[in-house]
Amino acid sequence: MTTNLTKKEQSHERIVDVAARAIRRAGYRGVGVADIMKEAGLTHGGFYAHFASRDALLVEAMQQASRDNQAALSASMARRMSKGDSRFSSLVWSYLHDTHLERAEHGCVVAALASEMTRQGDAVQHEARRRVNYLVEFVRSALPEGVDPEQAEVITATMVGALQLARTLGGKAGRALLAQTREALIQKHQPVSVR
Amino acid sequence: MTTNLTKKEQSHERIVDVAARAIRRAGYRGVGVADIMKEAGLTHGGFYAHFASRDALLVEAMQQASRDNQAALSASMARRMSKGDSRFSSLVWSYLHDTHLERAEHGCVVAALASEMTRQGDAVQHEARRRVNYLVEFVRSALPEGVDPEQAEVITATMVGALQLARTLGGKAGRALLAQTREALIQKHQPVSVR
DNA sequence: AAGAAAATATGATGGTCATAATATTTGCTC
DNA sequence: GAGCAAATATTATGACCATCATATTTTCTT
Repeated sequence: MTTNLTKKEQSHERIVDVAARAIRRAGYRGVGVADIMKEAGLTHGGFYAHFASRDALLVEAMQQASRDNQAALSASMARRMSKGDSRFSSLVWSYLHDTHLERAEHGCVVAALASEMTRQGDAVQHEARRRVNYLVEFVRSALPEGVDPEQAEVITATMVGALQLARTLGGKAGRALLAQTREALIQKHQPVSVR
Repeated sequence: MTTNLTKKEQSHERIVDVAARAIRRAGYRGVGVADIMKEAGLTHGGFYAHFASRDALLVEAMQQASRDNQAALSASMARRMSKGDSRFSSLVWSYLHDTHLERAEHGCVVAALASEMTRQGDAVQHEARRRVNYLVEFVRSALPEGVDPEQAEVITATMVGALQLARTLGGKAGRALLAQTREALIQKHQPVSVR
């Protein structure tokens, strides 16, 4: 009974990692089991040695995507805060950054899949709810002092919606919508000073 | 050369109408050609007498969905305005209404499909951009006097995002998010009075 | 290095899908 | 009401999909 899971766990992680990127790039239904396994360097048959079903993989993939994006977001925010920006404006700039438009593969899993979430099976929907709540709580934790904590839901909705619309519009129009949203959010939720 | 298109046009309209509801209920990929034809009372083979491709139907379905929802939205707003509500608060209440949560089939096509739009073929993506722009312009036309017209993009993003998140959360949490968003939007964009 | 056990590959099954060719029915014109 | 054209139905095709049973390879233990 040594640590015998090593090999399999490595494959497992690799599959989940590939899937976490794939669903954000192509949607829940955009890639099949075979595609994901191939991208992980395996063949499709072995899949069910790792997961009970495709949906089970999707659940793990969402968690991984969330962790992945959270890490990038936190790192980007830390960089901005070290330059003197407030926590809130760092969040807004990091989330609504131009680079977040193209690289959906590494971006927010909620923004990447929001309109499809209600159409998934029970397990996936349950995890989706957790991802939304998690994002809202993260936003809440970054609110400036004096801002009603209940605003977190609204601000999250604004950021998610803006990213989606900007991606759909694309190009200059998309970037303009993003910039407009950044400005509105940061300007509105300032501590108490004048503008 | 009488009006000879009658029969075929009727079928065409019926198919588009069914599709306009189907894509909002099940997503772009959620229903096949055969399902749509069956729901329209036809068989799947005849489809290509009406449309050059599945994507061609999707484009028409989005336009129809937009018209359909626009009519419902305008009617709901008119009802509220006749009771003395402002145009803007009527829009917010109509769009972010609890009934809009469940009845996605008759709701906003942008909210129903936002995260899938970037993954479609060229023709569908082009129409999607038009649908987003149309919605933004509609919101802009309902802004209170004195509000910067550039806020239309941000408000649209907030409404679309809130509807999606509320649908994902579902139940009480979803309705709470919706209510919170209504309040924030209406309170923020008031003419000039005190807050 | 042999053998057991774990991990992965091969190949098959039953289902669904968009598209298309061809057949049948329906409705219109004379 | 006969014949024609438009509309719709039937059936086929080839591609893809999740899932699974079984075979092969790899890894670890001794």
